Amino acid sequence: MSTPDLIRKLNGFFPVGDTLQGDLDALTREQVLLAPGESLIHAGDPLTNIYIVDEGWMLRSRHLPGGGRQIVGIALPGDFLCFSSLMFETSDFDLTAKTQAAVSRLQIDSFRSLMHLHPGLAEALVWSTAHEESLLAERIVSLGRRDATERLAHILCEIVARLQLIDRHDGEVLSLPLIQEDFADILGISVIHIVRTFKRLAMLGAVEYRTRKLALLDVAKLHRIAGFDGEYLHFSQRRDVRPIHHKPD
Amino acid sequence: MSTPDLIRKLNGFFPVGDTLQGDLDALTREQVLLAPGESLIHAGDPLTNIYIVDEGWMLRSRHLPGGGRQIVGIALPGDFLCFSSLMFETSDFDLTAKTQAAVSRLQIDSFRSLMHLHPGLAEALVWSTAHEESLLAERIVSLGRRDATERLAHILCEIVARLQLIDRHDGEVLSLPLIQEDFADILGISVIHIVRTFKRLAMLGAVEYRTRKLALLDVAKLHRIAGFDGEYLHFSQRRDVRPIHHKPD
DNA sequence: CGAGGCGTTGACACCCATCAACATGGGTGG
DNA sequence: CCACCCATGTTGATGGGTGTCAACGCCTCG
Repeated sequence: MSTPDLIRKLNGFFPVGDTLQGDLDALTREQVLLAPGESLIHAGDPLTNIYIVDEGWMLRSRHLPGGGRQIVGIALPGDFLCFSSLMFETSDFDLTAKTQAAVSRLQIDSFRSLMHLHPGLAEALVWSTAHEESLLAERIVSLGRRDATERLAHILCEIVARLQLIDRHDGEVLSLPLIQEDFADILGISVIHIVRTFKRLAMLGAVEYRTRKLALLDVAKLHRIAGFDGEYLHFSQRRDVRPIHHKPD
Repeated sequence: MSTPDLIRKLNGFFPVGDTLQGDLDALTREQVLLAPGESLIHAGDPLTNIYIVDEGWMLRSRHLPGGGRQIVGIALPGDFLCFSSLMFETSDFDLTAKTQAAVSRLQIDSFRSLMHLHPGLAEALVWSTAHEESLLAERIVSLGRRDATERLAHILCEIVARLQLIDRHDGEVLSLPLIQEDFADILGISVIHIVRTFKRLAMLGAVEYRTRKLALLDVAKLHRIAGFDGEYLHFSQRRDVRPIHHKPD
C-alpha cells in the first residue's frame, strides 16, 4: 500500500520522483487501527516506533496535573508521528485518535536502515519535521500575541489550508471531528469563551460552526480577521531538492 | 575549530564518538560575528545557510503588524539555527543576537553533502531538531495552560537547565542577557505584568531579578511553582544510537 | 422516549493589558 | 568629578478580555 497523502503533500511542495515514491512503498509496515478516542501512545511511554498517519485525525496532547489539557498538534493523513523516537526514549505527550484512524507503524531500527537505503525517505522526514516545526512556532505566536478571535480564525485558516493540501476539503461546509472543547484546548481558551468566539465569527460573517460542521461563509474575511499569512506553511515553495546521496557538482 | 558546546551538549545525551567529533571538525565554516541587537536574518529573507551558535545568545522572533513581538526560541551556544533551510526557501522569523555572538555559517549545499559523508553530523542535526521541537511544544503548553507566575518560573527553570548542560551556569547568581521586555515577549505577557510576576517570585522566595542578574534563592521552590518536569529536555536519557550507515543486525 | 454529549446563556470575578507617571542606575561627555 | 541622559525597572488606577460557575436547551442515538 502506498502513502497517497504523504506523496500528495510532498508533491505540493517539491516534485516527488519515482525514487521517493519507491522508498515509501518499500517500507515494511504494520498498520494500526484506532477507534475514536483511542490512544496510540501515552505520555511517559517508551518510544520505539515512528508512525505515518494513513487515515483519520490524531491529536498530540499533554494532560496537566490540575486536570487541564493542552493540544500541541493536529496530525492529518500523510503526517509523521513520533519522529523524535529517533533520539528520545520516552514520549512527552499523548497521541490520541480523534476519528477512526489508521496509522502505519515503523520500527525505529528498521526505519533507520531504510533511511540509509532510501535517501528520499530521509528527505520526506526532514521536510515533515521542518513543516511541523513551522506549525509549532506559529502556534506560539498565536498563543502569545493574538486574542481569542484571532486565534480561532487563525487555526481555522490553518486547518483549511492543510486539508486542501491533501484534498480533504469538501467545499462550502467542512466536516471536521473537533468539538468546541478541542478548540479550547488547542488555543488555550476556555470552552465557554470558544462559544462566544465562534458566535463573534458568525456575526462577522466569516464562518459558522455547529457540531463538527464548519460553514465557510467568507474565507477572505476569515484570513483578514486572523491576520493569516500562509507563508509559514511553505506550501507554494519548491526547493529543488537533491537527494542526499548525490554529490553536489 | 571545534564546536565544544555542541559536543558537550550531545555528550550529555549520548556518548559522542571520535567519528562525530571528526565530522563536526570537518565542516568548512565561515564565522559570523554579531553585535548585540544585530540580526543574522530577517523574516522573509531567503534561507541559504545553516548556522551553529558558537558563542552568545540568539533570539528567534516574529514582529506582528500591530507592533508586537513574539519570541519563539532562544538559541544558546551549541544550537543549530535555520535547520529548515534544508527544505524551505524563506525564513518566517528574525534571528537576532541578544549578546555579542559568534555563529558558524554553513552553506546548505555543502552541509547536505557533508551530512552524507559524515553520518554523525546528520545524527547531531536530528538530535538538535528533536530537542528544539520539544522546547516548542512545551512552550505551547505554557502559553496555553499556565498563568503568568507559572510561565515565568517555567522558562527560568528551562534556561537554568539549558545553561547547566553547556556549563554556563555560574552559581547562585546567574547572568543572563534578557531584560524584562524579553521575558514579556517570550511568555506572551505585558512588560508591566512581568514586573509584578517577578515581584511575586521574589516574595515567594524563589528568585530575584535585577537587570540581567537572576539570583536563584530556591531552585526547588521554583520548580514547584512552575510545575517543572525537566523530562521534556531529555537531557538524562541516552539512547544507544547507531550511526545511520550501520546495518541493524 | 430517555439519556448523554454537546452547545448556549447570563452573572460575576479575576487576571492581565493599557496608560501615565515616576524611580533608578549605569554610561558618557564635559 | 559632576551632570545629564537613556535604558530599564516600578507603581497605581482603570478597564477589558477571559475564566468560572450554574443552569438550561438541543440534538442524536440507543
